[in-house]
Amino acid sequence: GSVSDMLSRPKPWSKLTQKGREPFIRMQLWLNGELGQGVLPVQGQQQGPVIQSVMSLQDPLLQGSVSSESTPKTSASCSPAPESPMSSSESVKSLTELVQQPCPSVETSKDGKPPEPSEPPASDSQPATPLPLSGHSALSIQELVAMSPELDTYGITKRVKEVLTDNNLGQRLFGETILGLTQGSVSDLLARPKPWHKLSLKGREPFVRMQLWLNDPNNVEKLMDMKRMEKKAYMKRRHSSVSDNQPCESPSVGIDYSQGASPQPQHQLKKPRVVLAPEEKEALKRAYQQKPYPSPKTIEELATQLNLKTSTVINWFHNYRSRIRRELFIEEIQAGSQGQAGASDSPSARSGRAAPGSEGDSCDGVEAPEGPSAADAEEPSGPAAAAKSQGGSALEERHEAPPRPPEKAEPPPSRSPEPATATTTEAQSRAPPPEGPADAAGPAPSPAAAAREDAATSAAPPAAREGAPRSSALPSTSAPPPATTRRASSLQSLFGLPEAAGARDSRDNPLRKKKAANLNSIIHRLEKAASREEPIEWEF
DNA sequence: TTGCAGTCAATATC
DNA sequence: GATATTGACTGCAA
Repeated sequence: GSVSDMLSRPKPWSKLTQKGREPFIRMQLWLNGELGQGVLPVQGQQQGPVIQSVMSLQDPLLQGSVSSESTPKTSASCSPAPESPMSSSESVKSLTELVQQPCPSVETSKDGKPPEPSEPPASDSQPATPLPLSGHSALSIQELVAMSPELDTYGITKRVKEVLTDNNLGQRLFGETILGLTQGSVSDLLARPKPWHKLSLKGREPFVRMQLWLNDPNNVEKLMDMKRMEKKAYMKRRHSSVSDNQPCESPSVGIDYSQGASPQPQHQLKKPRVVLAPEEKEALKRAYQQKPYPSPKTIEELATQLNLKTSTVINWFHNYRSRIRRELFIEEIQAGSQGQAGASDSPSARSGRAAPGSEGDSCDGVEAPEGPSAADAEEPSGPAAAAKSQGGSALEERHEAPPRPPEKAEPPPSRSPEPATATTTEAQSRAPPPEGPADAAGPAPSPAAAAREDAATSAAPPAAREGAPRSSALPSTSAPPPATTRRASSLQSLFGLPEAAGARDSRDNPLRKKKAANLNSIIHRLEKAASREEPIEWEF
């Protein structure tokens, strides 16, 4: 019974007592294999104490209070001895300590402190694989992630970027050696970190690695060494290849031939990368704004009209949705950090939102009367039409429409009140106000949101934002307002509030569009969740 | 099945 | 050459 209850209604970590945390630690360890082999140290067994110690060690809430000094690694943790030597308990413990170390300021890392010995660069010779975290096995990183307290992902990436640029270290090198990721992933990660609480265990790994790296006093030197070694290797290769005159490199990447029928050598198997034309993207975006979750039928239609594979359209929607979500995270973070000084991870904190699973919709609350369903009805024509209508020209512009009067329900979605200019999609044109679904992507809100966001990104001084209702300034992120309030605030932040209206310039701001679309998506899900149509009610 | 998270890797851009 | 963008893929969960 307890298990059932725990599995179905887990309490947030912060609400758990030491005792209450124990089962979760056990589960985590079990998941990590630490307690596998049926040796769950349930009572009495040796590992019992381990759990206790682990728990006492890692209290996310205490994080800030840890004394900033102790050298990053405990003797145990730095000992190069990988797995074997350390008992699982020790390893968990030391790793936990490791991550918990407040990260030393950037400078610290640069000027080698009383570094701890071990780990001559020699050991890192293998690029392709991430550094073994100062002596810890790969498994350890997982433990560490599991045990890690909440980390300030935004802060971490910020510091990493600083260190990398200050030391002229590339993302590729850093990614391959430290994170085990490719350059593109690193770039993405550094530019758009998700808040800790939105990350899966897997997703947290890179951040833990970054944190550990930041904590390593020799981090820069090690990377520099790697860099040197790579260079050397490269030169060597270069030499040899020159002599062989072998074009070992550049495997004649997919130029045109690829899709040709003639199966040439092997690499041509590579599919050429699909590159969507701007008009196609526009059309897809427009379609997305009307329906973030198009039905298969719609997808089909879009695909035919745009002359794309359905899988491409599907992928595009998936990618677009998730990327928009990410942008919102960032905004939240930025807004949050601006609004309140230190509170590093604050954003996450707030996420106490009920359904953790509900995931991203970072901005809760929205909701609009009719949602997608209705949209569905008309959708076919909409996007498609738009698509063909081509360049979308006007269509997009409509966003600039002055934000619709702050009306109660369904502010966001409604894009209806298109400015005259906007070529209305038939959907909207015919859609009477209430009908709104169609316009799920209300132009009104978007502009405002965009404005807000622009301001945010532009690093406007907190003060600036102050003017607006605090809620908008600090979206859900900041404080832990009551659910309803949060909803309201995020809503406001999304819509930006009347004031913003005039602000936006007419050029169609993609962010604005994204936002509007995102709102649709949120609405869609909320409705889905509610399973029934409940128009208003979530006042803002 | 569908949607999402996390990545890769080809390209585009700086 | 480094970094940013983005279509596609994999694995997982509901």
